[in-house]
Amino acid sequence: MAAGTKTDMKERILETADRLFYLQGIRAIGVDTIAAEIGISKRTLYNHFPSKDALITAYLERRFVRPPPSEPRPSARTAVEQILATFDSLERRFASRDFRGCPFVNAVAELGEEDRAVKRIAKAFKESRRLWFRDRLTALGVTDADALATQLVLLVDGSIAQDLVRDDPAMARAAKEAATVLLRNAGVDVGDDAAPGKTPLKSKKRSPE
Amino acid sequence: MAAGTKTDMKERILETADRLFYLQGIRAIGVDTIAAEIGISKRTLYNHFPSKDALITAYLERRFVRPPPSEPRPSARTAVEQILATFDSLERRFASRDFRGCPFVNAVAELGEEDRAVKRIAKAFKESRRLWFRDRLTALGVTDADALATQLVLLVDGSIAQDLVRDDPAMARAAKEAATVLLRNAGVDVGDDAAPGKTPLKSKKRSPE
DNA sequence: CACCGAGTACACAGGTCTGTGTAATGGCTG
DNA sequence: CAGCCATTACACAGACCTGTGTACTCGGTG
Repeated sequence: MAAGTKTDMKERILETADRLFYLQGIRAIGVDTIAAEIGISKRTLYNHFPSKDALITAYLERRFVRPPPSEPRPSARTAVEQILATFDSLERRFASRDFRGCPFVNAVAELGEEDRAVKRIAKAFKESRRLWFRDRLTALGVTDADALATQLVLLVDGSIAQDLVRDDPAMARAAKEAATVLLRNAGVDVGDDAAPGKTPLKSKKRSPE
Repeated sequence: MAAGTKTDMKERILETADRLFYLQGIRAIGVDTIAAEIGISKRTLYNHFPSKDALITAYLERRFVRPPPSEPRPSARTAVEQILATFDSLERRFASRDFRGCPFVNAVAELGEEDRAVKRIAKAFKESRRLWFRDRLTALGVTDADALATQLVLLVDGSIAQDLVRDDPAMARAAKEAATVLLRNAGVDVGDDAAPGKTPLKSKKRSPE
């Protein structure tokens, strides 16, 4: 049996769909385009996914399982380091030309209520990220970890939305500084690395403009 | 001359395009749909706008000039009241069934780099909102008004993105509480109305789910 | 070898989209 | 009245979209 091949093909389709959907928009990419990009026939694609909707759902589910590259920084040890490292990771991703916002938020914005499944997955993802923060805040002994976790995800999503339209990785740094203030206010011992002066940065991805 | 009529027609088209584009997505709505909704012929629409792209641009420019309903609350007097009232206004808008995120962020997410004009307008809008905060912070004597203004818009956009996928107006409240902490940390005298306990709220727009 | 399953090539149905072309209508103003 | 102008009704081009049908190839396995 060519089971291995079959799995590879499905994964290849998902990989390509992921790249195209994410970078150019779900509605902007047709199944023909995806198939052509891989060099397979459209028929093959439809043998692996019953419809484009199914492909969209699989794309988002895959993004859910496989979180953004270099996100959970295994080097960061303590809970507070992990939390703050999130924003450094964001800044790195913002600086990439391939960053185009949160795929879940974008999908909901594009497809609206049209596809229930999309919103369900997006909701679940957002909640899982909130819980990630909450767990670490609880470990730090923060009293209202729930509320603070919500505030932190606001900063994350806010910086993502701002970078999406402004192309400015400094948004991640601003979010980190705000997060530091919120953490300190909750009694968390953040190092003195917070508000490290106004290192300009500003290296941008876009060419001239 | 039917100049008055012409203007009215253009405005009627824009009104309708605004509603449909915003609620259902720009790509999801065709020009036929817009014309049919108004009861005019497609030809008339194209007599007022040379292309759909021009209509999209005009839609966003109109949103820019005419900011969200009940946004600048003329009742709020002091600068700090105005700033905090922003989040109350957001909460009210979140509770409406007609709220579907930030039209500028959504447009950029939908259209990507495809349309330069869209991104330009979105950028300008985001910056204008940031400056709105900065002016008020400066009036309050905040030293680094620029940085704090950026952090506040992160909270605004974060709560908008979160509400878009979660349908939870409490996100605005969480943003307000975080903003209060940030303001206090910057030496601003916020009243004691901050963190007003955990009034549950939770009245939602969606029916069951 | 014979078979099967995955993939290919390709056409096509049926729908939608943007944008245009054309002839007719109807109201307002000179 | 005569003319103009916005608007209408409607067809259409040309592109793109999703999804299917069909006959074919080819490699591996019984």
